[in-house]
Amino acid sequence: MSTPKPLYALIDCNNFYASCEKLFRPDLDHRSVIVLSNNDGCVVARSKEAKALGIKMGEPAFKIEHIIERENIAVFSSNYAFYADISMRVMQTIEHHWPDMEIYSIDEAFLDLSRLPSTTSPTELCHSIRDAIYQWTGITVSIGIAPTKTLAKAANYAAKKYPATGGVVHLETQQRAQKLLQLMPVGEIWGIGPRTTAKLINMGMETAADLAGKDPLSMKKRFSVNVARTIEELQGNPCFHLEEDPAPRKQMVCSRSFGERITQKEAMAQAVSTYASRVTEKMREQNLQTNHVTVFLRTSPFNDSLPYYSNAASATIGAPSNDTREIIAMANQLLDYIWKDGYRYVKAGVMLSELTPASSRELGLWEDRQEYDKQQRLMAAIDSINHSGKGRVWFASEGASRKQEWKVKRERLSPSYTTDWSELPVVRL
DNA sequence: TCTGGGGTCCTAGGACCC
DNA sequence: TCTGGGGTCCTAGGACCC
Repeated sequence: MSTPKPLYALIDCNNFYASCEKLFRPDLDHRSVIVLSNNDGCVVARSKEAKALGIKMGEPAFKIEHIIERENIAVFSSNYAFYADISMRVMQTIEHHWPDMEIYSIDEAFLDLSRLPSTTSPTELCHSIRDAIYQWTGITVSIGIAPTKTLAKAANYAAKKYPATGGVVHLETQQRAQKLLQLMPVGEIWGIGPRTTAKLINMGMETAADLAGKDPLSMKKRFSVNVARTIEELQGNPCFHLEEDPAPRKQMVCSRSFGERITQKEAMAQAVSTYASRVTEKMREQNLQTNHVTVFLRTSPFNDSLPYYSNAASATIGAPSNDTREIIAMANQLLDYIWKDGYRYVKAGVMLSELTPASSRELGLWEDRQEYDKQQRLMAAIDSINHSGKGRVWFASEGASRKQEWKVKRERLSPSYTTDWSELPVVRL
């Protein structure tokens, strides 16, 4: 039996967060919508109307206040729980149509279409997936189809950019791929970031086709193995394959910028304790345990008039743990090492690494089985209370009141339409 | 005044060893 | 006078992704 010809599709939700915000707001149909990052800091999503106004991705909100005002733009704080729920519905719809699938991000999925019967047209299949997603979730997607993931990404770029394609582009022949790459700026290629783009342009490569024409080996020497692989992929030779079972996490982080600057160690200790508690909870959800804890903090890199300070400290536990109490205690010890008075801190975080499955836990020589079981039951009890929706328990070191100055600012949050019974949209007849 | 959060992989350089 | 070379492990920093 011959090996099937490689064929990938990339499905990408259009303006995902902004589209979610429009779902239950028909009044926003043709209005510009933008979604802001935590603390209502920068723009992380724009509706097509907002893009047309020239608002850039990542732009700080305070710099475009005048445009928001003048153009009557609808502004939202990020509502990640809501977006994650809509994402799940989109992914389920895709899987229903084609199970060889890799969820690549909250709004993207790759399909491996190499097993598609030759009697079925990839373009037709993708159009039916696209229609179903729109009908079942209200989200519009674009789909690119090609022999490699990088080319599928490029095809997706075309599907988004040229409405006449109907949202689906199949790079069926090398000639068609070549034609698109000639129209595509080199910086639009998946895997080519701003740094590499600047260097390539310096060397005279403006379009994706310019890069695709290079010899992968000599470019590997000058750049890196990743650039070489990207060139191979642009030439139609697959280097990246479908990853259906995501590899287990190697590290997990919880970090935040503060709603207001922190200058007191007590407030920082509360923030760090809270992040330690969150990330440990997240780790337990995936049935993992950690053996290495890192705490970091920093002042603002944007303020020239104040001194910059950034530091991190980490330590190995010795016996892998998923006990919030241990992680909080350790994080606070680490904070002692790096805390300095006299700075205005904007951000801190706690990172857990050397993650291993909690089930593989073997007790050390000095550990007590009963004590360990007790600890596991306590953590399970805390998690079940916090997941019950009936309330929340937390540790005293996270701060007694739920209103602290360092808490994230989310002043323009939309309702949790699909994830909270009390905020379900109501239809009045 | 106001600039996100959470990841992965690669590379270069230092320490250490034989 | 004259100071190898290769392997491994670790870490910090760079670059990229969404």
